Amino acid sequence: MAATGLRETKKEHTRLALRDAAVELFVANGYDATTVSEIVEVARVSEPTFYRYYPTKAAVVLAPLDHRIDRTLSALERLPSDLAPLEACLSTAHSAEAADLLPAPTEAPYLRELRETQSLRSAMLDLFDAATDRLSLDFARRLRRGPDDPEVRQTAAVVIATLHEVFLQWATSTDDLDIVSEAVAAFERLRAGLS
Amino acid sequence: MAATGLRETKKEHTRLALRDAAVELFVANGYDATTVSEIVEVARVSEPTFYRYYPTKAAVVLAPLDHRIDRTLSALERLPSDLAPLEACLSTAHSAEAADLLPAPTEAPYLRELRETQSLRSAMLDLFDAATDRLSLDFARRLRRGPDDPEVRQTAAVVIATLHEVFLQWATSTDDLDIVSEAVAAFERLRAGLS
DNA sequence: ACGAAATATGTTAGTCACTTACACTTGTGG
DNA sequence: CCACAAGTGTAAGTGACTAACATATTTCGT
Repeated sequence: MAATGLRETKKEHTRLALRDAAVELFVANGYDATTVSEIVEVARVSEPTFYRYYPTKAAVVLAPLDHRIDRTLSALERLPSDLAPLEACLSTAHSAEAADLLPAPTEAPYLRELRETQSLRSAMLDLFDAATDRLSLDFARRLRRGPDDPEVRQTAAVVIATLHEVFLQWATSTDDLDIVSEAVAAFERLRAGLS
Repeated sequence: MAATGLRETKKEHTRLALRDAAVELFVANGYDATTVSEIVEVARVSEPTFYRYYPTKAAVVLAPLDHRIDRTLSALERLPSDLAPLEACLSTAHSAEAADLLPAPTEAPYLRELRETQSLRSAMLDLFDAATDRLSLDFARRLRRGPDDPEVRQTAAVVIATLHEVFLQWATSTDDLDIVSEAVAAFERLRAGLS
């Protein structure tokens, strides 16, 4: 399955080296103060090589968040298609801890910094926007409609907006609140028609 | 009220000249092919002056959309605070035509181009995100809660996500569908708990 | 009207994200 | 072990955006 040639191994190593260097510099010095030039210096590659692995400076810094979103959507997509969209979301939320979808305490500073960095906001929005497209495909299956159906798209967009807010809420709060119960509560508000 | 000195007049003229030059070049040649250097040449100002008026190249191109969002939120904010959030949204949607909140047919090519320009997407998302913050203030009033209350934030985010999707749907469709009834239908789906 | 203070503009020169072209090295597969 | 594919570095460039500072223009009190 996984091509494990020497070439692939090296590439994966470089990809991780770049990501780790970027995140480390980001957490230490902030996003704006971190230049791509510095990142590639730490990771010991040239600048063009950086862009062969990540399309933008924002992408590499957001890679961990992107990965988490990816795993969450994957989990949801694995659920049987006779679950309605919101039921599938609730189910995923409930099993989030067991499925290791929650941010580790280690990541808190990183995520906190993400949330506070103004110049990363649009790139973060892009991530969630991409998630909307992907979620539309899953919901289309559950609702037996096309992926461009207005109701399908709206449902996906609304779910992602909700998750986004839950994330922001969590990343802001000092007293660490339970992200799972927040998400569940939010999904149930959706189901109830938002009071 | 409105300071109408010579200075203000000239500034407004420059602001419009920049916006018009930018939009014209954008519609004619596309966003990526339009440089700030070209815009300022058409508008007859220097490049630093451009950035004294608009923070980014994306901002000037999105100015018309930004203005429309602004007018829409203003209309909603004028509604009495005893209307619940979704009722206020529905009311605004119903009176949208009379209040001149709808895109003119003239703008269709511009909005079509906006939707199709990948490199503008994140800037557009920023616009809608800012609208979420502003809408939260209004909904906080209607729900008699703080503007950071999770339910308030979620409701605002979900409404904006819905409007965003309605806009995308409209800007994509060839057969010009009625944007008002689409919005109304979408809001009513929200109220019904999204099936 | 007049002159100083406030404010807007242009020029120059810079930083930094991101790209292209091309020569060079390093895995891969026969 | 060799021919080819694929990855990397160097060098140079584009374009968005900014800082510094000198110059012009509007404002406003007198």
